[in-house]
Amino acid sequence: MFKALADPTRRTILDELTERDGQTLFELCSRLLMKHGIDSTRQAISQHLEVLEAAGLVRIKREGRYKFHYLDTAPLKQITERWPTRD
Amino acid sequence: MFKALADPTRRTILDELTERDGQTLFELCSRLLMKHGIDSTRQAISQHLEVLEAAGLVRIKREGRYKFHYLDTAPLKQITERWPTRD
DNA sequence: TTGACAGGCAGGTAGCCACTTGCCTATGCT
DNA sequence: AGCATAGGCAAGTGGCTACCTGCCTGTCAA
Repeated sequence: MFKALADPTRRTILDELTERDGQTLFELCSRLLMKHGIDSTRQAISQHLEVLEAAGLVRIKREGRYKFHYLDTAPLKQITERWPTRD
Repeated sequence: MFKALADPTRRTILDELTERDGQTLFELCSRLLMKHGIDSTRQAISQHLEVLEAAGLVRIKREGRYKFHYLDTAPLKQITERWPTRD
């Protein structure tokens, strides 16, 4: 999961899903290009989404030929739990 | 900062500093070897500490020929703030 | 002052990872 | 059926990075 967060493009994908949840691959591609100037191939974004899914940060819902991507922020709690704030 | 967290050895260093704050380089090296089986060179650990310091996760305090390393968890808040939990 | 100890600097290497290219599968529309 | 769209698979490449080796600097004690 930490490795998933290490890439700027993947973090931007999470931003995009925060703003608009349940996007498809093509939708994400065009929005990443329009709003963030990320000019990557569809395959590149697809691979990023695989990593994010493997990290548990993105959940998938298939519907016909569409594949919707949903953000899951639950794994992020591990971080602040692992290194808690001292008082 | 995200890249700093991407490496398992660096995360273990943060764990070690959580348990015992203000360790020196040599102290960290031996404890990483003893308790976590991390058999890296002093230089490797030193470079990791540089990365962690650049990420703001570790703060340095020099004293004579010693250099003490202190954990700073403040930057971690950015993560949960950036992708907040939906209700 | 000389040796031991704590740490720094710099060049080199090997493995990983983000990205691309090229081709294939599957679903839906007309 | 036939074509366009949404997505998948796999091999190859370039750059980054974690790691090492070798040598140097600075601090303290005997």
